[in-house]
Amino acid sequence: MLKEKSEKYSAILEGAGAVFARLGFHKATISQIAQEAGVADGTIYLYFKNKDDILYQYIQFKTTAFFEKMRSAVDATDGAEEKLRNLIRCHLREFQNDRNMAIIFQSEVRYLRNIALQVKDISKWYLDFLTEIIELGQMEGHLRQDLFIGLVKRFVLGAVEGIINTWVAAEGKYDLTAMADPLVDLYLGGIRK
Amino acid sequence: MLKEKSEKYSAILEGAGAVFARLGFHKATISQIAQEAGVADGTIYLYFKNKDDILYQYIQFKTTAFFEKMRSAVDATDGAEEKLRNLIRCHLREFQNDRNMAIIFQSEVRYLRNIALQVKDISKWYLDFLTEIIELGQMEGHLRQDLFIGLVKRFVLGAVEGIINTWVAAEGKYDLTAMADPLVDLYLGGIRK
DNA sequence: AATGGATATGAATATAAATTCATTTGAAGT
DNA sequence: ACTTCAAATGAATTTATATTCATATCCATT
Repeated sequence: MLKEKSEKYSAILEGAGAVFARLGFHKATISQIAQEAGVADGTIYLYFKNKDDILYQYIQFKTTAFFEKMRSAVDATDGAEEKLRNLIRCHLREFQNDRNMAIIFQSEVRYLRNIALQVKDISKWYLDFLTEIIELGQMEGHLRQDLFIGLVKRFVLGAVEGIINTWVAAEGKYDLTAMADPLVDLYLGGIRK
Repeated sequence: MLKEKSEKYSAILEGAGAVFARLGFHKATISQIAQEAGVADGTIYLYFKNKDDILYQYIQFKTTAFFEKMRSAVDATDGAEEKLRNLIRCHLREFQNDRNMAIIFQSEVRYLRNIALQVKDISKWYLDFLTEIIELGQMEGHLRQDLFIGLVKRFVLGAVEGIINTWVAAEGKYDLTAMADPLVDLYLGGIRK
């Protein structure tokens, strides 16, 4: 297995990202990925164990970068409400900036978890951020004390993912980040008059 | 193609449901489905055009039944708040009662839409229910007038789906329907004190 | 410019699994 | 009991594509 930082390694990863996003992991072929990356079929096997491994590395790589950004966004401000706002803004911005990643995260992570249990789990990390923020908000006295936190976390993450799915299905025709503030507003205040 | 209401047709559909849920559509084989359904491999092709068609029919069938139940649940009561509550309760109950369907809906619908555009679209129908309910609530004066309805719909559906995904991942170890009322409470009142 | 080792190639191979079809079974009608 | 035909079977065929590997290319070192 050749060194991970080479130009070809990255070219294959990004090429794979494009093909997986377009056709889905299972319909994507090695030849298509090779072509997209500008290398020969065999070259891929110098850098990756097999097709599953390409998806695995892709997700590991993207997840790591994503979470560094999320961590900064949350740490960049004080107060639960502003932290939550930054978290959602960052999430939407990053997915908007890498639509292939958005598509792959939303559709292939489940399959991957069947083949590699130790895959970096985006939801687990994410839910931990949310726990941290919600508990902070309760300590500050700005959030309700009677929240069932396990449910609130899923409620928040599920809604963001729903928004992203819609944006992906609409082929990215509108500005996803503009949804951040109205969405946080719904989390906080609900829909009742 | 033999008639749809026969015993074998249903046996194959339910068998396929079990195998698709366990292994995912792409890893499932015709032989496994045949075995699960108690028929020979070739028999499947008397009732279905091909493997894609099995998934297609499965989703059409389940979606139709699901929406009849949803329609009744919404019509069974007056007032936006109670309608919304019934909708969510019904959704969670139906998915809890058919876990294979829950898994398949949450993971294979996207693939299917690539191969058959006219697949009954669960989210489209669902979002129409929600529009109906939200507009009613606004007319009654019980819901905020300044809601961006397109966003609210995704917010509601995304959160329910998130809750269901978690329940599926937890292997159905707890009672999903118990989430309905706390969840609706979050939709209505939000998390702010 | 000759050598050697690292890297890349893509045609050939292996494999898995979807689909077909010649054959068999079972049941209804005579 | 015989005939017919729809329904069912599962082994054989076909197809697709992931993976391998013998060969070629590149490039640093002398």
